[in-house]
Amino acid sequence: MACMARILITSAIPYINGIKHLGNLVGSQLPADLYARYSRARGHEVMFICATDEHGTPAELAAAKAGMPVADYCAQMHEVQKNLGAGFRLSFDHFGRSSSQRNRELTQHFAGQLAEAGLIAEVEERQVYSNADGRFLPDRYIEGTCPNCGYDRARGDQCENCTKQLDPTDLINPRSAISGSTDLEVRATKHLYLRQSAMRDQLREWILSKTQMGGNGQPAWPVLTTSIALKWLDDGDGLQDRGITRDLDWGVPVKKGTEDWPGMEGKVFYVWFDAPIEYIAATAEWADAGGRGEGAWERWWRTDKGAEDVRYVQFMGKDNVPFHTLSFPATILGSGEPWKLVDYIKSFNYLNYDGGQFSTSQGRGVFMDQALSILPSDYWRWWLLSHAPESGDSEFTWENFQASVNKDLADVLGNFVSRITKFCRSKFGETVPEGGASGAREAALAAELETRVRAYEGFMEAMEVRKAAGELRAIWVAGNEYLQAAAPWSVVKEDPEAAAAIVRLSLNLVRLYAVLSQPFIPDAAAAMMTAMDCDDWSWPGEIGAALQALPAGHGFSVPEVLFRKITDEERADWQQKFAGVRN
RNA sequence: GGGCCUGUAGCUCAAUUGGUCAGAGCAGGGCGCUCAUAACGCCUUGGUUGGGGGUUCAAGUCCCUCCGGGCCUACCA
Repeated sequence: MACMARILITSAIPYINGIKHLGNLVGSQLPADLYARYSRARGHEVMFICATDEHGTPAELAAAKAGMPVADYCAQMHEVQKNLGAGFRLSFDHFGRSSSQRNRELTQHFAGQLAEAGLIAEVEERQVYSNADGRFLPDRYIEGTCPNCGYDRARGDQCENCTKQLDPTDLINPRSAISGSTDLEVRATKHLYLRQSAMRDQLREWILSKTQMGGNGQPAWPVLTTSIALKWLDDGDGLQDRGITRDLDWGVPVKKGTEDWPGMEGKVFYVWFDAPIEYIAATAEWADAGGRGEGAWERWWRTDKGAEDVRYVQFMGKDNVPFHTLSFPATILGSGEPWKLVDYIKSFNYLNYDGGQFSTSQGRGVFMDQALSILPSDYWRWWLLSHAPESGDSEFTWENFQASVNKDLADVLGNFVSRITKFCRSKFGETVPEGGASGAREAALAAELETRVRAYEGFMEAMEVRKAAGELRAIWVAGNEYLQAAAPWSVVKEDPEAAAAIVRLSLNLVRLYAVLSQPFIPDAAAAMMTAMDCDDWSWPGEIGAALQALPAGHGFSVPEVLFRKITDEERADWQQKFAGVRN
């Protein structure tokens, strides 16, 4: 490979509370996997990290609802999410847990460093405590009547009816959203704040430097990423300090490095402080799992220990952008230690479901487990990636899904493999035929593929997901165009050797398609490669050469149908099944 | 309220710094082919780029305004 690089890839870590829907998947883990697979295919050294985000109030409540200790609940849900990730062929090098010992130590370490740098403030504040629930309540877990509009189910942070922002103490007849109890009181409590306002100029300068293409060809960040970051930096009074501790039982205990933090006993760090640190911790967990030692993970994260040449790319939905552009960088930079800072943030808009939003609470839309129960992962991967919400929110409809998948996967790609392998079997047997020579038509095909494959590479490297999918599809189409024009079924009647040359090239196309398609549809790619009785996954250099990998005499087999079509009946059935409430 | 994004053929989306940019895929129509998952290929019908105004030799592309959709607004994560 011309320039072998080391690429660190992280996907926003999914919250432990329940199974994620396709909108969550397409916004972070799936495109991250695409990029990881492509980068590996190009010969780069890749570290692809994800994890479950396990702390916070919702996890505690979900565990309580399930009647389980929160640690057990998280352990169980982690396994569920891990298995679903595997089901979608997400190729994580490690899928960690933010509740790991590694993350606990690192989070406490960062807090200690930040405190030493004078970037932590201790703030005495007053929060609502529910005696019945035995806990402090986050603002949004307090309900009451809105003093502005009279809506009786306003939340303590904002009234959903009139959108007025509220303070919990503004509510009339406040009650716990958890238990309904009105036995609430305001208690004084002390919390730590990350003084990110002190780093505002430094952060702004950094963000602004990413709004334009950098030196060494680094692309500018998506507008979505930088606009959200700048908004938070400059909106109103500017970047606000953020509380990074909570009065909860479940989480990373507040410590200053390895020392106790006087006055902070019984408190834990806020999930959004420890969650991004888990990217680092999960890499350490990976090293631990393989008995690799400290240096193995530090060379990805410590610029003083080998990470200076690492390219770090993050993937996330737009709701996660503030934490990745501001809070986490403030943590990294503020530590005063040589940790690796992100180089590129790829953010996504939302995927909507059939005219509305996917909704976890309402069970609206398709969830990861349900998706896999009705179709193999490649179908979903292809549709989701080829319709990734890059320029704006996009929409999933069953009609579009059926049409796209049937056309692209079954007709264009699957049928190509089917027609050429079956034709060869009937005329030449299940062996790459010999004889004949390639001519102008073959040269033209190679030239077109040369152009398209290079374009595909460019889109993949730029993480232009939709465009990459479009180019890949065009590469598949080129095979059908070639076959149609070459018409070996006619040629074979007068000139079997000429037909043999056409077939030989076409069978090589199947192998080439396997290599090129693998990042999008890994299972089908593997099936194609297996059918060609080959294991040469090397990325194509000069296309003419790549189309000679399978020599005359090489055995192959006709594969099962790669993609069956989705019927109208199935579509209608699923449409109805997933419209309503889950379960 | 404020901010950001978005509105391009029936559908999903493209169009470097304003200058053949009005395009692609799907759907629709016609023709061809028969190796193949009734698949494939070729040709083709669709748009005064949400409405209106402005700047410019030239505007989906910049400005203003109106209408529509979405998101964010810091204690859900």
